[in-house]
Amino acid sequence: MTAISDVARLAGVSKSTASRALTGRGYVSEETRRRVVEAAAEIGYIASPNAASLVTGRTKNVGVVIPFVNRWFFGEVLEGIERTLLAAGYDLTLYNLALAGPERDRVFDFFLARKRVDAVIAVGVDLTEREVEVIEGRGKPIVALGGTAPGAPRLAIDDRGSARLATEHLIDLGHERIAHLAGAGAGSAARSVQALRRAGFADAMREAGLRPVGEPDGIVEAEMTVPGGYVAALQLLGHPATRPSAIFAASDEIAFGAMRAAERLGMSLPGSLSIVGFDGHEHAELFGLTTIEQFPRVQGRFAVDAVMRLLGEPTGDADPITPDGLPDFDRPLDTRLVVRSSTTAPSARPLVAR
Amino acid sequence: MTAISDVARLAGVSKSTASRALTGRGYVSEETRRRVVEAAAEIGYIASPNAASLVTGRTKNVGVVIPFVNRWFFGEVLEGIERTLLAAGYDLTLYNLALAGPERDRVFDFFLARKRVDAVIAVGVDLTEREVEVIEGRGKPIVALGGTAPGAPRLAIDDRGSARLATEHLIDLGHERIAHLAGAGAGSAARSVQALRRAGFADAMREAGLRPVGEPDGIVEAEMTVPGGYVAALQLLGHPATRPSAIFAASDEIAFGAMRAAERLGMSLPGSLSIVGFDGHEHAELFGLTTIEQFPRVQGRFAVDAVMRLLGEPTGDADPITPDGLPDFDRPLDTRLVVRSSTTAPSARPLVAR
DNA sequence: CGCGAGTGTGGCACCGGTTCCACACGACCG
DNA sequence: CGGTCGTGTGGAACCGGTGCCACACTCGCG
Repeated sequence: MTAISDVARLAGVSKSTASRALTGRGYVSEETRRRVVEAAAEIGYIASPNAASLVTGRTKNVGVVIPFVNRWFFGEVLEGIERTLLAAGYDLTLYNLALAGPERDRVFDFFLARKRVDAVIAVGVDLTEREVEVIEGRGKPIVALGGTAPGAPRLAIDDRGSARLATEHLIDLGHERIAHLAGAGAGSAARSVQALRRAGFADAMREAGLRPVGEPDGIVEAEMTVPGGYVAALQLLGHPATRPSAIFAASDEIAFGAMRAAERLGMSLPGSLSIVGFDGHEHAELFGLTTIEQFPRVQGRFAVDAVMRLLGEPTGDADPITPDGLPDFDRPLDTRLVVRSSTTAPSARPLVAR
Repeated sequence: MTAISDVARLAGVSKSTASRALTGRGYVSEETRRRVVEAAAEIGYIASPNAASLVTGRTKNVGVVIPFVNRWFFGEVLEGIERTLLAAGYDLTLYNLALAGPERDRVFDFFLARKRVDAVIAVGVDLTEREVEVIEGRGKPIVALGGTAPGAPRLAIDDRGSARLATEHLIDLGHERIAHLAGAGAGSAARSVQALRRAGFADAMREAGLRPVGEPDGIVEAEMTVPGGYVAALQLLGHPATRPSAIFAASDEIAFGAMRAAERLGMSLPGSLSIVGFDGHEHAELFGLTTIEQFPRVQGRFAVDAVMRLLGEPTGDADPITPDGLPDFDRPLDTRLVVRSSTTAPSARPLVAR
């Protein structure tokens, strides 16, 4: 194992000078720097991050807390975060967080509490006050992307407004019998993504003076997966007499499952059922799904940018989002309604006379 | 920041005794251990992994190199790896590896070369000899899961045999006009997953005395995604006169895309086209897809078990795979053919007279 | 009773860097 | 011409643990 002292000896300088030459901090003559760098290259010297972290207290490592890896939105966010961190010379330590339980506590009380990460990015998870406190109490910035984190900076789309937009799209097409396939699970927090989308749906319906159709409030809960959407849609569409003419699904995956269920029930799409999703899934175009696009990969990049600024790290290329160089945590991230063939005006003859 | 010396002082012992008490190495009286542990709890002491790593040379951290996060197989593997590592008290540092290029070199020459991980798990990536050398030369074990890594231990299913099995299933049903939607990209390595599945297809066809149908060798390359399968299948099925009666797809995602393409072309499934996939995707059941199941989550666990053994870490619960306690790298991992509704006997009247 | 083995504890060097401080030297300035 | 400042360098402490070694004590055994 070659150490910096070996480099120093070979270059004929002291340890301190070698360190200065390699890190670029402090005064070193150009000539000396060159000699040190050459010596380092010659013996294949690679600095020990542990030793450096021990004294500087910085690890160049960011912890990412994420509940799923294998759902489209989360996978995209993760890839976006990873690429951006890597480009900044940071490592990414992954914590695939269960929703609750001892494993979750262990992540916060043990893994994240140690001096192994400089900051934490929490993706789509509702953190408790205690959890935020544990991290911030140790001087580590924490950025929430989606989900909630009491007291911590939060980056998010306007879930409520976007859900409203999706619902209004259906209303504008002339639909009056509209149901919502809402995301289940972890939706207890009032400000959770699921709750906000539900609220946006209700907003639009109320304003249009429409009564949601089906279950209480026209809402059926679905796990946010394709099979979850399938199961929920079977339930929602089970009785032809009470069928909605349109569905707003809380995620594209739910929407795909609902499309499948409708096919299975022999319904023609979009003739007898319009569906709008949420996410901008990579398969949405292929299946002609109208959806609210968000851009998870970009969101991941933004989250990293925010963390870098909080760490006082010069990010260079990224354009500052606000004049003071800090990201604007109040302005929601971009979303966009993309209309495709899964939504259309309701068929002329209503299924049920009114 | 509380250090172990604070704990020692509070407990009235020396640093060394405190260290022994907390790590469980060496002699400490039960009474002393109790006092130290209490003192540590009282002041909220958490050991610095950096300091420990510096002297022990072990980081309790494993690097995972993976080309995609957002494809089902890889996402599952990653979740399996993560859970198992976490249970073992290890961190997981994620390197989302491009197929080639300067970024990739940087991962190996900088990130993985430093003393920050104890071992590397390479998932579904074909490593060069140099890359393996860089890691192993620094004394870090490397385990390949799928993909290839010259000279390194490898854990994999029998891709060739499984592909053959899938193809034979179609042949047994009576199909004679069979095509293969092969995985494209990174398939250059002769032992790559894509090449092996292709070979298995060819094996079965040859043995049955059948000529593949369509493009050269009855093979059309597809990106291993749903849209990739869609595009490739459109091409393959474009001309009714030369259509196969069955398709073996190199992944379930390709198969889903192909199913979509067939629908789009107005073909009835499985009446006019049988499709068998590969992976055991979580949506396979919903879409009635016959497939070769593999168990990526379990594979991830096995890869971690293997790494733990190579690190001499007592894994405890996991049953030893071979008597000598080392995993059996020669025995392929489990796969299983699951027959669903996407495959059936060819329709009585062949589309084309022969 | 003497000796060796087993147990329990403290002192200290060390892992590999960074950084503070002292010091040397030349230039510039009043 | 003496003092100050900017630049360049080396020495040494320090980050927070681990582990080797020395030492003390107890116990069993010949």
